[in-house]
Amino acid sequence: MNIANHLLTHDIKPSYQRIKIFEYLYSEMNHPTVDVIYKNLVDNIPTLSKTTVYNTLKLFVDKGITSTVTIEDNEVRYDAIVDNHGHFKCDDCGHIYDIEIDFSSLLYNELENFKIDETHIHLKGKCNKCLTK
Amino acid sequence: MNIANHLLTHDIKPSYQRIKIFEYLYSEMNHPTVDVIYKNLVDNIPTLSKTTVYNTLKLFVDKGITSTVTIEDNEVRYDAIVDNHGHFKCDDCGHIYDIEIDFSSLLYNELENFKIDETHIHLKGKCNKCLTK
DNA sequence: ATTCATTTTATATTAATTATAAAATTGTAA
DNA sequence: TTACAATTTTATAATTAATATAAAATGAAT
Ligand SMILES: [Mn+2]
Ligand SMILES: [Mn+2]
Ligand SMILES: [Zn+2]
Ligand SMILES: [Zn+2]
Repeated sequence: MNIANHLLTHDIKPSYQRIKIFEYLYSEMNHPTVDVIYKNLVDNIPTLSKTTVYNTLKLFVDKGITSTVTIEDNEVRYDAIVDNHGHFKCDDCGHIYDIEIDFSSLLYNELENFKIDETHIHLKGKCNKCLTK
Repeated sequence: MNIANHLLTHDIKPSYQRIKIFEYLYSEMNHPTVDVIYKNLVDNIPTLSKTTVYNTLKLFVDKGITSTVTIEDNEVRYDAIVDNHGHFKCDDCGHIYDIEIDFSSLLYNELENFKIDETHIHLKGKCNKCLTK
């Protein structure tokens, strides 16, 4: 995956900061918050500003190469996967797992004549690793 | 529904403010934010403080008579319905519809040996009313 | 009426996000 | 190469939701 090209094909100029932010998202796949991204990159990019992280993620979302994940009230997370999928957050370790979901099995008879644009599913509980230790 | 009794049976002292806040939640069924609740009640309870609304809702959630609804990043909404159900938010009118969901039809083969405590589903799009006008 | 626990309120603080404008960078035309 | 314009990044300030704290009000029990 050539990140600069990926940005270019989505009408985003591949600046150094933008490449590094997307690279982090894409390689870690950890659904990070703005703060997590900033803290992980600022060591290698000492001049990095948190505003840039905010601006860049907003741009990524607008251009459709990043999605947001809202599970807890107080934090927005970001995801390099934009295809529709579900999430499971472990209350113990905090890890957020991607889960495949067969959205076609979900039928909402109350929503006839409604136009559904987005379907979000997230679960909470304890992951297998935390349960077995 | 006797609200004072409802609070009492859930170990909550039915103060005037608490009764009014729950009454609003229960009668409006509009998934309001703290701000919406405050603005609607402060006319009749001029001394009401927003801190009280926050404290009361936190208490309601802790005691299990209210649930939170997180659809947008930037606002927490509250719901007097605590049984598991889904939500549909209309992008046009902003109304949040309750929807029944057959959660049993959702199977997550990736989550074997995971303990699932909560399942949240919310949709976005346009409601029938907004589509036909 | 006095005491004590609880609840409400006013105020201050925290922390995430957005707004604004200056500085730095990049690309392009002369 | 230089000059210029557009874009991007940065520093700073402002906004806002939510929490923390402590004083005031309330209400029951003695
Ligand atoms: Mn994901
Ligand atoms: Mn609801
Ligand atoms: Zn875990
Ligand atoms: Zn609508």
